[in-house]
Formats: sequence, structure tokens, C-alpha cells
Amino acid sequence: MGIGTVSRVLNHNPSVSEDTRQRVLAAIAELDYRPNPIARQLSTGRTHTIGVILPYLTMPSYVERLRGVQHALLDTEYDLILFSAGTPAQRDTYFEDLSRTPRVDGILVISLPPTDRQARQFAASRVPTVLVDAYHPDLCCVVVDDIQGGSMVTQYLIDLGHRKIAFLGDFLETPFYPSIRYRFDGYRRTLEKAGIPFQSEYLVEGDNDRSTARQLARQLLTLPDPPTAIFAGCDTQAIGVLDTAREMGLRIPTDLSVIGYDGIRDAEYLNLTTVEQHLFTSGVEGVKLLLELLAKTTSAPCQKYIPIELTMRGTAAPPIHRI
Amino acid sequence: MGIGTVSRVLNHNPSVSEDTRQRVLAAIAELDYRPNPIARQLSTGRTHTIGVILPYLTMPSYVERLRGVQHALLDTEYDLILFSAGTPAQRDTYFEDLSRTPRVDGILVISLPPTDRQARQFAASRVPTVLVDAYHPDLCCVVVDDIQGGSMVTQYLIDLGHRKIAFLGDFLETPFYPSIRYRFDGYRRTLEKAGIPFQSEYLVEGDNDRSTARQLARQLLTLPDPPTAIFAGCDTQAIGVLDTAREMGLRIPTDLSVIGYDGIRDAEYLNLTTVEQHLFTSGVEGVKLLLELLAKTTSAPCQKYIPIELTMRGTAAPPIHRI
DNA sequence: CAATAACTTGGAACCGGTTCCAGAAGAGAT
DNA sequence: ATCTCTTCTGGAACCGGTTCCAAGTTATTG
Repeated sequence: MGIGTVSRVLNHNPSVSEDTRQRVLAAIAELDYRPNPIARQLSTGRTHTIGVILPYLTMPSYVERLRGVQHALLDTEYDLILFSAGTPAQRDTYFEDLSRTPRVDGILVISLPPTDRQARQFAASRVPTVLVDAYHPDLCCVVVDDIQGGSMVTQYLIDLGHRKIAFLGDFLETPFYPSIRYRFDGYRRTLEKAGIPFQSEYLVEGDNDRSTARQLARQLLTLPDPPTAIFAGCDTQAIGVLDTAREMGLRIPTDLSVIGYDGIRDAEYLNLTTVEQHLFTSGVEGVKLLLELLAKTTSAPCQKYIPIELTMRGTAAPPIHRI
Repeated sequence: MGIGTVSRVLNHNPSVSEDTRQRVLAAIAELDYRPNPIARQLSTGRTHTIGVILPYLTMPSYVERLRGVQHALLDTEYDLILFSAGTPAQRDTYFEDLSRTPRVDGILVISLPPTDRQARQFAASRVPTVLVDAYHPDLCCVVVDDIQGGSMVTQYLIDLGHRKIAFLGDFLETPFYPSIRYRFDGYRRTLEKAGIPFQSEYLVEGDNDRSTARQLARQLLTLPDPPTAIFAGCDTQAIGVLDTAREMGLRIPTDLSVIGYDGIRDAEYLNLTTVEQHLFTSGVEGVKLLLELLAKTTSAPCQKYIPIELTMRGTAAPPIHRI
């Protein structure tokens, strides 16, 4: 039995007679032989692996997206290598390495917007790439209309009768998390369209975690003229706002309306009104798109918009008018 | 410049003159050359990768452990391949494949207890393996004393004055999640040591999710003689119990004490009294142990116990005596 | 029955690195 | 000047698969 024949049997190549096929299989069983996947990878140039680059798993939204990716990959032939970018330097290294090297067959970037130079490199690369929760015109992306999201929330609060609506979010100018800028834009435009002037003391910015959000919320709620509603840039921050409200003895939603953004699992438990952006689905769709790119070899950039919706729960209500 | 010389430069082999080293580096920069990691893997037999096999990321505890693994791996040379076992069949395939094949340099198994046969295979394998949240005498494990955990909770409730203490957990006899059995054993023994007979209607078993837990809790709380305290096998289930209590209008902890197990992040937010088992740390320690195994080539099985502690928060209090 | 086609099979060449060995060049000793 | 010892360098052999080509078999056809 020649090496070629064995290889053909392993790869279900039809040009092997049934007789030899059986003999080869018998020998394989006898020797308890396992092909070396690394050697196969080198030889074929395919790794059967997709690389997922995402921030260190601090935020529930990353986890939820990853879960979607994982789910969509379950019944494909692809394995998943997780590159978690703890620092910007690490992120850049991964971007560079994976796009230039046949380590993975495809790349999925989650919540990490590339620079123009990096995007160009991805586009020029032999390795197909899809961005999830990040946008670049040169690449395939799975995104959400954050301006619309910001609008929806704001309009809803206005319709409820709110006039003093604050925005609490990540730093607007970080390149690391650009969505927040769009959400803010939607907020501001909608406000102004309704004839409500934007007040800069109703904008507070800070890191994307619950304890920072708690402090920022306190800052808002101790203003001389505090807001009656707070739009938080993400659910984690909204939860921080709820913490502070509870500490200060404010009743939700009577004394304060709070709306989040994301639709993480806790939002449901906490009965938080939020913008559901289908995090899990975004992961699934990212994988689908990537699999398409892997199938055909075309790679025209394309954008897939996931629809969002305002999920009305119990943390937003009309404001009470103080005497 | 011969191929060997280039390889030596790339691997910082000292026997290259500074002069040629510079010339090689210049050429590398000029050609924008990247070594192919797959070829290197094949040639050296090392993949610089560790495989993590864990259940599909449904439970927060898996995520928290994974986060620990990720963290501990951040500043090592190792990458992480994630094998999520959606089904038992898939789990077995991964166990089989990864231990027989030079795909990864080391294996970390999270919350998936191997059978004796599988453990034997891991032990015989050339690939070092560490179990996290799973025990087998033949392998290195990172575990927690669940009997003690079950005891702690039960004793605490008894000390608070409870006599009617129910246990709500996953199916005791599933091989998939054996810890629950130990927690139950701790519960039962402590109960009996205190002279409180175990009552079978105070034991309810069901799948490890919140909605199942809700139903099971309802079953307990609608008994003719309902318990005054419920010990839930994990925090997710405890949260389900809280749901039902709220639905039924029971005040926590006045009307019902609830204690969970795990120490997931939500537990803190919900002010849930629980057994903190340091999930994140378990991931970190698992990696540490694995790195040790990778360094020396010894592989005597060893157990590392992570200490647990009862974190007393707001969901457990003395029972009220009904009239 | 010879010629041709179709089907099988064996193995060299290749994927792109690392490693080891042999030999070249330079330094030091006699 | 010759010999020996280091230090450095080039490249064959190898890791373990796949693929392609050439050759051997068997079947088909005129």
C-alpha cells in the first residue's frame, strides 16, 4: 500500500477500489493510526480554523457575541482560535500576524475597529476577514444602525414626556469604541429635532464599567437640575446607574427613567428597558458571512445590518412633575 | 545566505555572526518575509497552543473560568483553541482527538469529567492535561471541596434557625455534572448530623437553567409544608428561585432564605448569599498547573484544591415563625 | 486480437520550516 | 609556514501529510 493510496482513502478520494480501501482501513485500525493535522495543514494550505480577535472578555456583550460565533461554528468543519486583545499593542500584533500568515483560514474581528492601514491590509490579505460590531468601508461588516438606536431611545423618552434627558457613555472620542459616538449623535439630533437644546452638563463620559457608571450617574443626579431620564451607552453602564439610583433612594421608573443599550441577559432579569441589538445573532451572522467568503473567493466588501429594536421593560416611564 | 542561517537568525541562535545577522534581518525587512507558523509547528513538533475543552458557554460559570484561563495565558507564548462540546458525542471526539494528535501542546478540560477510559487515555498521552472543575485520580485537577461547600451552606442555615431546608439542583446522577452530588452529600450529612431527618420532598432535581429552576422552586414552595430555606446547586438556579419567590410575593430573606453556589458576577449584584468558589482563579490555576507540566516532563497526577468560602449577603436570614 | 480507454496504484516532489553535519574561514599555537 | 581549534555558514534530510505523474491492470472497442 503506497502512501498516496492511504492518503486517498483518508480523503475519500473515489479512485480507490473498494478492496484496497478496506485493506487500508483495516491497517489504520490495526495500527491505531491518526493523521497529523499539522502536516495536513502545511501540505494543503488550509487550517480548518478561524481566528476570532476580540477584546479581553470583560463585557457581557463580547461573551454573547462569542457565544453566537461558537454556535454558528459548531456544525462546520472549522475550529476556533481565540485571540483576546488585552492591550491595543496586542490587538495590532494579532491584526498584523493573522492577516499575513496562513495561521487561520478566516478572521472574525469582534468589537475592534481597525485603522485604515489595518483595514487595507486585511483587504489585501489572502485571509478573508469579517468585522462584527465594527465598521470599515473596505471590509465585510456585521453592524447595527447606532444612530437610529440613539434616536429610538431619545424619541421614546421624549414621547414619554421627558425633557431633561442625560447621556452617560464611554468616551465619545475613543477610537476603540466608536459606536458610542453614533449613539450620541442619534441622541443629540433627536433632541434638537424636538426643540430641546443639548446641555453639555447632561453628557458624562467614562470607562465602560459598572463602578465608573455609578460615579457618573451620581454626578448627573446631584446636579442642581438633575435629569429625569438617563440614556446609558450600554447595559452594563445602565446597571451602574440603577445601582446609584438605588443607593440614593430613587424609585425606578417613577423618579428616574433609565434606558440601556445592548440587550445582554441581565437586562431581562433586571427588567431594564434597552435597545436589543441581538448580540448572539451578530456572532452567527458574522460566521455566516465569513463562511460565504471562504466558499467563493470573491471578497467585495459588504455590510450586513442587524435590525435593532427598543425593548420596553420596566425602567422607563413618564416623569413626575415636581411641585 | 543559506536557509539554515536564516532559520538561526529567526530563532536567536547565537552562532551567527553579528554581521550576517544584520544582513539577514535587512533581507527579511526588504522582502517583508513572515515565517509560516504551521511549517514551524510541523518541524518542531510544538504548536504553541493549548486546547481548552469546555461545555458550550451557556453557564456564566464556564465563562468566568474561561476568562481566568484567558487571563493566565495572556503573557505566555501560548495561544488558545476553544473546543466547545455542545454534545456528549462532541466532547468524546475532542477528548479522543486532542489526546492522540499533536494539535495542541497541552489540554485544559473545564467542567467535563472524563470516564475512566478517557482519563487513562489522557494520562498515557504525550499531551499534558489538566482538569478544572472535574476530578479524576489519574490526572492533574483543579477542584473545590464540594462536600465541604454543601456542609457550609447547610450548617449556616441551621445556625440561622432553619429546619426546613430544601435542596434544588441538577440531576444528582448525571455523570456530566458530578459536583452536585457532593454538594448534596454535604447537605444531607450536615442535616442528619444536626438531627434533622432528610425529607425526599425537599429534594428537587432538574436542568441547570433559570427557567427550570423557577418551576422547581414553585414545586417546593407550593408543598403543604414548604421549606423556609432553599439551597440551590448553583447561582443560576438560585436566581431562578428568586424569580419564583418574587412572582409569589415572598419577601427575601424574611419569608424565604436562598443560598446559591458559584460566585458568579450576578450574585454580587443581586446580593445573593452564595458559596464563592473563585471561578476565575480556577482558570488561572489550571493554566499554571498546565504550564508546569509543559515545563518539566514529569506528570504525576496531582490535585489542587481552591479554597471556598461562604459569602454572606442579603438572601439568607433567620426564618419567621408563622402563627 | 491488438489498440485504446478507464481505472488503480506507487512514489517522487512539494508544503516551509528546523536541525544536524560537513566544510570553510579565521585565530592561535608551535 | 603548518597544524589545530573555533567559529560560522550552507544545505541535505526530515517533520508528515497531499498531489501529480507515470506506469500497471483491466475493460472496451473495432
